[in-house]
Formats: sequence, structure tokens, C-alpha cells
Amino acid sequence: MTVPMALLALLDDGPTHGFALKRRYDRVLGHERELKYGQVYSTLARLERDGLARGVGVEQGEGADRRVYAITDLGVQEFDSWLTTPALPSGRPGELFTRVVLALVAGRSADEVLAGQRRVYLDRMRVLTAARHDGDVVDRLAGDHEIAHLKADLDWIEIAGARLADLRAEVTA
Amino acid sequence: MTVPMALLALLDDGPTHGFALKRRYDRVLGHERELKYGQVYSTLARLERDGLARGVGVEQGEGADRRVYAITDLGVQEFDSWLTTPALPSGRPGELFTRVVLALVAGRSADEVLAGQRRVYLDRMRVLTAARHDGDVVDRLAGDHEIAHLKADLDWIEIAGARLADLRAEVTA
DNA sequence: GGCGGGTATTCCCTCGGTGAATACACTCAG
DNA sequence: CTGAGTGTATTCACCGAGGGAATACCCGCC
Repeated sequence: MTVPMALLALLDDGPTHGFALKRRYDRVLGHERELKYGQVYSTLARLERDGLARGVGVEQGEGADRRVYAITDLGVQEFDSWLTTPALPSGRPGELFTRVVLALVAGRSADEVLAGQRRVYLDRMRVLTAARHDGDVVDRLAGDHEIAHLKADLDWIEIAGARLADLRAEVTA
Repeated sequence: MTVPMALLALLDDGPTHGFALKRRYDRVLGHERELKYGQVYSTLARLERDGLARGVGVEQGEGADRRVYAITDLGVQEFDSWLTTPALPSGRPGELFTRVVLALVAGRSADEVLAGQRRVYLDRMRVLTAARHDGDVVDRLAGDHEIAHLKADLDWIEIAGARLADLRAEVTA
């Protein structure tokens, strides 16, 4: 859901074409995770199909022709509503949680899973805290976001570690 | 990736058929998020295609015939390696982070985004802390996991709120 | 005898995500 | 002046996650 909304947000600035959207997205949100072309154009096609954006002709720039899209009123509406509707956590269990439970289900060592995870999280924390003042504001906020969640998982690792015996008993029941 | 591995974990207990796997999965990991049939059988097909599980004949039980699968040596290997390989956070920015950045990009109120999110997170925290001692161990650990991440986001909301002006300046540059 | 309910699988579709191919315009080395 | 590269721009083909619904079989029961 975030990619279509991101494209709408960028289109809200004024009509453009897919290539420019991709570059702008990468600059603003692509830190570490650039958008692939396939996704850009297929998303634009869906936006158009759903009436959230519409093609407004073809420009020719440097290279192949540019298919220019504009956001529609419906698109603006959808975007604003997405923006202001707070999201609840997905409900899908995180991967770490899943690995611990499955380790117990399959009779493997959940302690090792927790210990291994703690190790790489602590390493990652060191890297992130060292880089805490590098980069631009977006980078730093993204870093803070990751640090906060790393801490959350590290706390949970301790809690889970203390209850592994109970968990094992229950899961293997 | 977690669904195929979960099925391997369950198959590691001994051969069974898709339907039983689905039920067992729902019991163990499906709290709030049950597996759909489509996913069970298509995942099994992929596991077989990739040599991680193999069909071992057809039983007849109550109802339609059961196609029984067993984990292979390769499957055991893959599962163990997945289990013991710690996962780093995806690198994909979280939805909250994305919403804040996009609000600024599109010239909307990021404060409102943060405030709205804080509101529902606090509500959710209350619900979760109230239910903190209900349910089984899995439920409680899942709850703790969610609480930890909710706290992380709430902390981040404060940090981000304090830097919105800088962020806006950078993103609109 | 046919109807509902539990068991069990299959089919179809959409979406997010990736990789590679294609096409055009420009520049610059040979 | 040609053809090899580089940057711009779009398209195509594919996969896996996930959801919805259809199908089929068996049972008990009215």
C-alpha cells in the first residue's frame, strides 16, 4: 500500500512521468531500498485503472517519450485519507517471534535462536549508533526508527528467554 | 519466507497432509492470522518442486483423499539453516515513517499524522496491557512483542515530532 | 433422499517485487 | 561517419504472498 500512496504523494506536486517519479521516490524514501521500474509502471497502471491518477498525454524529452500522469480528485482524496488514518500493527507475527515458536515446535534450540539474534542486533546497534549523526535528517530519523525497534526486539528477547520452558511446554502439547 | 518454513517445521514432526498442516499452523501461529487454503497447497507444491518436501502417497480419511507430504533431508537442512540464521530488519521503511515523510513531501500536516498515530497506539497499548495476563503463553509473548514495538514507535514519534521542521526543510528541498 | 456440516483439495485472481529486454537520443573515440 | 557507450524511459515476463471461491467426498440426520 505504501508505494501507490507514495506515487500519489509525488503526483500531488504536479504531473510527471514514471521515470521522474522513480528518481524522486529513490531520493526521498529509497535510502537502502530503491524502487524497481517494473513496480513503478505497474503501480501507475493500477492507479490509472482505479481512477486515482490519469494519463495526460505524452511529452518527448531526452530519450524515449514520456507518458505523463496527473493525480485525480479521487486520488487526492484517497491519499489524504490514507495519510490521516493511523495504521495498526499488521497482526502478522514478526519473523523473530515465528522463528522462536517454530524452533520449539520442531524441537530445536530456541535459546540459540535468541542468542544468535541478540548477537547480530547488538552489532547492528553499534553500527547504527556510530552513524547516528551522519547523513541527512531522513537518514538519521530512519536510523532512530530502526534503533528503537532493535531495542524493542532486544527487550523481548530477554522476556522470551525467561519463558522458554513454559512456551515449549505449551507448543509441544 | 516464514510460511514455507513453518510448514517444514510441522512436517519435521512427521508426514501429514495440507489440511492438518493448516490446522496445526493456525493453532500454533495463527493467533489473529489464519492461513488460507490457497497458500497452504501452493506452498506445499513449491516445497515439493524445490525438493524440500515430497509427496508420499495418498491416504483416505474422513472426506476427500489426503495427499501426504514428508520433509526431505534437504528440507531439514534448509529449515535448520533458516532457523539459526538471524534476520536483519528488512531495510524497508516502516509505514509510519513513510506516512510522515510523504505528509511533508505533499505539504500536509505531519503533526496530525504523528498525533493520530500516537492516539491509536496508546489505545492499543491500554488494550494489550489489560490483556497482558490473559491467554496462553504464545498469546502473552505475542502481546509483549507487540507492546515492545508499540513503545518503540511511540518513542520515535516524540523524536520525529521534535525534528519535523528540519525534516520538512530537507524533504521539500 | 436430500440437506447441512466437516474434511480436503484445487483453481483463479490480484498485488508486491525483481530482472531483463527494448527503444530512443546523445556523445565521443576511432 | 560510424558504432560503442551512457542516460533516459517504458515494457514484458516471471515469482511468491495472499485471498476467495468452487469442487468433491463423506457423514449423520430429518
